[in-house]
Amino acid sequence: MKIERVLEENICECPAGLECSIEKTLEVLDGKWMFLIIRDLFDGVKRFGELKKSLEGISPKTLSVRLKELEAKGVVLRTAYPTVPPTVEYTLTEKGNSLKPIIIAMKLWGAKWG
Amino acid sequence: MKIERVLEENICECPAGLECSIEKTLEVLDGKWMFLIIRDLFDGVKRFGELKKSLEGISPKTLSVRLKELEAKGVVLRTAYPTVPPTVEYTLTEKGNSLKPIIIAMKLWGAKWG
DNA sequence: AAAAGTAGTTACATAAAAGTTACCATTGAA
DNA sequence: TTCAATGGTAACTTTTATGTAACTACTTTT
Repeated sequence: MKIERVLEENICECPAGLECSIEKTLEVLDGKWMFLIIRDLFDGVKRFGELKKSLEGISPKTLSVRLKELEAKGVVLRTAYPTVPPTVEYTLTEKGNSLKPIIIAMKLWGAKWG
Repeated sequence: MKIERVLEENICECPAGLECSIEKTLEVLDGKWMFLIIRDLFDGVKRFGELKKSLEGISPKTLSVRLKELEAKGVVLRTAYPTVPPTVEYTLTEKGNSLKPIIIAMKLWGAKWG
């Protein structure tokens, strides 16, 4: 569906008896850390420690839990290399990459109104 | 800034020492109810009771608190009429309306991947 | 006289998300 | 032999968000 088309439509129009598609998106993007982790991954491949450093204030526990959720939802791909000490890389999957318009729109809004 | 331009840029690029603009957006859009309330208001003017009905599961307390936050942030306009019983209408301000691209992007993503 | 209707508020309880601190395994380097 | 480095985990506490149930004010309708 073209975005121009959607812009003309009723934003609330949802298939009868079905969950609204915004709510489905919110199941993945639930909470600020999800947005920020994904934003960081648009920068390219990242390791656990890199994410932890750039996401100021996140605890290792929260980062670990959130990354697992994103992996389980097919948004993030985790690749572990058997080095010592261990090397683990996180990247966005195709599904994760397709979140870009949302992140871009939020970035633009924040720049203008935030 | 044109969206095509932004799409080419590094999504993480933030002014040095300054808060990232996505984080500023997240100060307004914090939590699922914010997204859903705003989505409903794109449908047009709404009264408290209407919002409460369409936002399935929201408690009057949460709706009240969230609407006040949105009003304080300049996203929502509250208009009370001195009728009996009272009539109160909620609408999006210009700032609130400008959130549309975010909501649209989320709706499209949810429809495709959710 | 009591009920209905709107837009909430209040006090209390619960659940979910997040933070804190300490800790583990492995192995090459100092 | 002890330290550093990576990518976490475990137990516990705190914070934040949300829900529940009852209640308010005011006036018209039954």
